[in-house]
Amino acid sequence: MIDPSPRTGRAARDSTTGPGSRSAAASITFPDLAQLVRIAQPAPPDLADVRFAVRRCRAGQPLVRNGDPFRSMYAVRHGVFKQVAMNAGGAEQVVAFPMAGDVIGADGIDAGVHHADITALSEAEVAILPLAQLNRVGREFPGAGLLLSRIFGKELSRALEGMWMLGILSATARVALFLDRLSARLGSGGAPRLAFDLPMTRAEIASFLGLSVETVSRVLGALAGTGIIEVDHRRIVIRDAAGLKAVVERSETDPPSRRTEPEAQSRRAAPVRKPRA
Amino acid sequence: MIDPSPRTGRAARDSTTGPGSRSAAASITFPDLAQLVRIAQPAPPDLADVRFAVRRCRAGQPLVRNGDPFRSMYAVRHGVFKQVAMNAGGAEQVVAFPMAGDVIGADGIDAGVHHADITALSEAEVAILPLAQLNRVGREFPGAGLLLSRIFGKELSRALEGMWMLGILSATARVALFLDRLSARLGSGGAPRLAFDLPMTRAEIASFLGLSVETVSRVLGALAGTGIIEVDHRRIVIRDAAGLKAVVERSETDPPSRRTEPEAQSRRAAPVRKPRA
DNA sequence: CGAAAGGTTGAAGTGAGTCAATCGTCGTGG
DNA sequence: CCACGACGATTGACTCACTTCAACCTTTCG
Repeated sequence: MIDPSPRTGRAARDSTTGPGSRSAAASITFPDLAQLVRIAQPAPPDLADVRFAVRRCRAGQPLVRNGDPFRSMYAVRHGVFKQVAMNAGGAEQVVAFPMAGDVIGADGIDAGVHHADITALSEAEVAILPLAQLNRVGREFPGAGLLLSRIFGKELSRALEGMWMLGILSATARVALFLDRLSARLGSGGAPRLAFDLPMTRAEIASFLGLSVETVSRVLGALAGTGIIEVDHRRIVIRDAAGLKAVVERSETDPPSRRTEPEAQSRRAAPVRKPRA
Repeated sequence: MIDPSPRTGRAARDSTTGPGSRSAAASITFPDLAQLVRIAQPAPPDLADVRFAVRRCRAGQPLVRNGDPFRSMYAVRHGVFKQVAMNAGGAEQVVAFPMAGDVIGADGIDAGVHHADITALSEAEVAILPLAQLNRVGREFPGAGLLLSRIFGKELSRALEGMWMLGILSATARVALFLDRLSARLGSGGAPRLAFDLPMTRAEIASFLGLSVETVSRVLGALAGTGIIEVDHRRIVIRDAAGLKAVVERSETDPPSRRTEPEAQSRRAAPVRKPRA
């Protein structure tokens, strides 16, 4: 249903994803990988010899497709992907937006096939981590075993947080949390990025958050109305990061209603939303 | 505190069994573990010597508490747990009901602390899998590395399915899917169990499904009204497994509305909701 | 016994979805 | 060139699925 159709047109649409073409020769060393997954401890010197191939994806190009046999995982170097889980009935949902520092493709390690589409939303580059190679490395170097565990642990934590978000939070809080997390992940060195362009469409956000496009649009408008953020198309500027977090925490404790005090400030917010130059 | 009464009296050879109070002596061998996670390939004979301690929990007893330092994972031998994820604000949600065949506690391997409560809902028994020991085993026996990966992969798949469920399905479909999956997991040898007692309260189901207790109760009543299931307190009997799956698939394609055909096949539906005129 | 907890049911309110119209930006082709 | 459609996004009006509030029943247990 979602046809990416980037500015490149429908030109590049090779389905087979041929082996040789896009996998460049080794240029990622193990220490790079360690950094990608944010492991502080330095890798053993010998590991510098372990190299991983990289692969580039253009916007809209799939990295893995639902049903593909599982062979390797991928460490994102830069760019953003969307991970779309599917069910037999054909219903699909965006379950993650992997980006730099994330490792993807761990799903399907059990079943042997991926059960998700992973598609680049922008120009992107990943390091290919063949499972066999990872296992060999893990066997030879004790520290690497933990590394692999952490990769999984991180994926798992993210998925659980996603469940929590979908199960507990209101639409407003979901969008606020989404922006907050995106801001944190796009930043570097622990500092969040307060101004950025959304790499994904409203529809993709809506799918990820379990909402409708209209609701996402309205909530963004409402948040902009309170002055917490600025929205212009895909451009987001976070003006009040604390306020953004407060929106999330508010609905944490009261799912929808139960007001202890009149609290008039929320609903009747000034419809002053038109910075639209 | 509870008499372990292990079938085999032999003590652990390599006892990292920890603070002996709750950890009984080894009675789980590696082949057992392999079976637990449903790996078909037989383990190398030497691995039969690797033993894991077991731990019992009474109903209501916590296995892991939020904030506990991460030391090991647990393979459930029998019994059912609930895994409750929490957030800083104190909001909590049931994110899983681990039971026999599941491995839990992989969350927090990244952060080093568990960020969930895991509590027994019934008399339960787990095998303790200390990470250090697993890594050692994995290093010595090539096959075991994959095993660990699969454990994680399975956990991950389950979490992603949870997200999908919460993001896409209607209340009715969630309950139906929940029963369907529970039925499948409680069964043995691939055959679902069609009659069982729910190990958890309505409130726990509601939290897991992102619904209110009242809605869960009403949906169960409605499903019973159609004859698909029978409900008596915690007793569930699935009378029409195919019909149960159909309920899920119906809402997969039409989230709420958009029916392509007049929907003649729904059996003698109870007046749960009036069909749109 | 009486309180507490789990569960069911009814009535009323609302948050978010659906439906639908409009606008802006592309990319394509007459 | 601009019309044309396709897509993304916004906004309004209406609707409904689910929540909330509330009463009540049952079982359990101190």
